[in-house]
Amino acid sequence: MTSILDVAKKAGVSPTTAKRAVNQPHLLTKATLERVQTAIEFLNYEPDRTAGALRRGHSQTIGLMVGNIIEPFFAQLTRTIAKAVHAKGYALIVADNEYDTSLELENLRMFHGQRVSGLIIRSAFGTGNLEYLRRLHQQGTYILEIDHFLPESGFSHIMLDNHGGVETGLRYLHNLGHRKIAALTVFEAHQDERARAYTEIMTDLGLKIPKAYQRSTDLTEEGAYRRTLELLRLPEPPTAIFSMTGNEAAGAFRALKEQHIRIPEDISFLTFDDYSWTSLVEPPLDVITQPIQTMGLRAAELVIGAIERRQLNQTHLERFACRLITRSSCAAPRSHSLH
Amino acid sequence: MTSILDVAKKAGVSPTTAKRAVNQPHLLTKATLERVQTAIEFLNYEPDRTAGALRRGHSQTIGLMVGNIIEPFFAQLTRTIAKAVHAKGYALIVADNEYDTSLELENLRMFHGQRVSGLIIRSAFGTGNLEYLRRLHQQGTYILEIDHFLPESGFSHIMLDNHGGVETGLRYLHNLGHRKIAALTVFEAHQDERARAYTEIMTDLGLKIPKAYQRSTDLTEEGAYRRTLELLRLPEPPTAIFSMTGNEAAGAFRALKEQHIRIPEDISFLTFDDYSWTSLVEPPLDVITQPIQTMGLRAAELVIGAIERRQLNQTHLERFACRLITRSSCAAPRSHSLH
DNA sequence: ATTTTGAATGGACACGTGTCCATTTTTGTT
DNA sequence: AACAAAAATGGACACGTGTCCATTCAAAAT
Repeated sequence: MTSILDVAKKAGVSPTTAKRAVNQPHLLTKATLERVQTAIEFLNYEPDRTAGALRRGHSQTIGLMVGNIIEPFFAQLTRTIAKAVHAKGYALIVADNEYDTSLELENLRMFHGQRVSGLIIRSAFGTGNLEYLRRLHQQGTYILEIDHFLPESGFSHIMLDNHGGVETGLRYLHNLGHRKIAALTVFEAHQDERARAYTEIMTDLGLKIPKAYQRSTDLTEEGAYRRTLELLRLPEPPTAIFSMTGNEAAGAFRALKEQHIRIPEDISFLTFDDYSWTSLVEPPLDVITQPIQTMGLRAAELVIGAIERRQLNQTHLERFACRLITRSSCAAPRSHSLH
Repeated sequence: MTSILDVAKKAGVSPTTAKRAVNQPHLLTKATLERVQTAIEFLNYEPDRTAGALRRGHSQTIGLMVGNIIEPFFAQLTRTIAKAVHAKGYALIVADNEYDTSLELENLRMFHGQRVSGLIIRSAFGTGNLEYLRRLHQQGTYILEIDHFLPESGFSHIMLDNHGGVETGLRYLHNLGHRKIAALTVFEAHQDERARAYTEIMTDLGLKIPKAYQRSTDLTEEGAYRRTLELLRLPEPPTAIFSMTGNEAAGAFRALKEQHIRIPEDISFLTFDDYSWTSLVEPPLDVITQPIQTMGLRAAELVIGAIERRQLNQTHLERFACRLITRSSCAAPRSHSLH
């Protein structure tokens, strides 16, 4: 492997000077700089980041832990972040936790081993790994939570305005006349902001949430499919279903179609995430869209900014607004005329 | 940062012995091993992979370069590969080339800088970076091409049986009575296997491909949308459209819907990739599905196997079969009855 | 011509690990 | 009990970089 020493020898300068051609070119004479650059190109020299990482104590590397990279939300986030950190000379190491704490821990260890400078994480529910994250932070890794954050973690985070989004959606459905509105989400231990907002706002609207509506999905397409079938079998099925993620929406929509439920005549359907397919199906779905790209860019910006300015303890808490896009999957419930 | 020296001191053994507790535990007495392990847990020691990488000359890291991580094909591939390499103790560094040679080169440099042990790449069209890849390989990085390979690259690759898949699809459409079959793909310079197969098999079937059918998309949803509109405006529009990727299918389907083309009555539609949405739209699409998981797992297996057995020059060329799933988007063309 | 200043270049060392070889301890054999 | 053999443990060094300090050189000021 060619190192800076080879470059220095080739250019006839000291190793220190050669390194400056890479890191602080302004310190060199134009002539010297050119000589070294020629040598670099001739030898195809590429600085060894692993050596730099060892010396500095942390690598030019950002870890990204997502829930499930197959979900377009995370895929798009990954892509945006990857591009942004590459532009700053960092590499992105990716892992997903499948919303599972123990798998997450394994991957956190891996990130630790790689001495990532920063960590962008959509952590699994539960505070199981909070202690580990705290230690990571203490050892110099900047940590940014995204899409979800652990209560009292104290880390920076980038969140959607989930309460606002759910409120927009629920008021939209309520104004159409819906009273029996079910949500597909995770209710357990009030960990999910959207679930909390759903509970709160339903109450604000004077609506009761039947016990039967309060069962959770597991955030998978398959789980939402099963959960939707359960809702349909209820003696009093909902007149509207509000899916809290685009991933679950696919499962729910499949169930509705299979059961020949007409949308929106029989049931109105609303979901978070403006995935490409939602406008291709019949009827095109009403969605609440997130500014994924903006959030991803900001995440990369915050993390790299904190690293380069060595402000590891500075906390940023940011919220981003979402937007309702109405298409054709929500309408007044049939029963509404009876009121 | 706590190092193995701290562990050794804490456990009252030499650094070498402490390291063995991590790397070759079978060499230690049960008592010693336990003592060291206790110290490791107490100190939350995690080996510094950057130091190991420096020493060994390459990191415990695999690079993955995909075309566009937002496409479910690549997202699923990424996930499968990530999981498989994590299980072997490797980290996965992800980048996408957006099918662009110069962006790819930037990311290859980044991979080189990180001293990745292996590289799984869906390279951009064109041989622009072949030389760089060859150098990487020469310097000890195992290279595996996936989904597409550069002619005469000499690297290992994992490919779909593209010819078989296209043949299955075209014969299926031909048997239904279609003669004017257009393909959405990249024709330029015969770089894409599916485009080549389309050209060959159409000839085998005794069918002519009009000049107007031979224009390329840019592999994006948007590009396929525009290309489909062009096809529809033709004086003799095709009776069947065969989309060579699931990504393009979304754009094409959108165009067909917007133009109120009835599928399959007006035009039959067939596509590669069994994406989730293809069975949710009306009509559910006939698709050719790829064994993405199998291919991803095999890719990880080959790369890590070659690295660990230090057989960097061993070449594996593997092909995987695909399968036609018929749903409701293909039927006999209307004109067929006139024959 | 001499001194002063700042710019440009060079040298030495440590980061934590893996590898190789040396030394000590234990076990088995007679 | 004495020795050989094997098992267990220890020590020294290099990987390529970033950082700090030292040295040399050129230009400006006297």
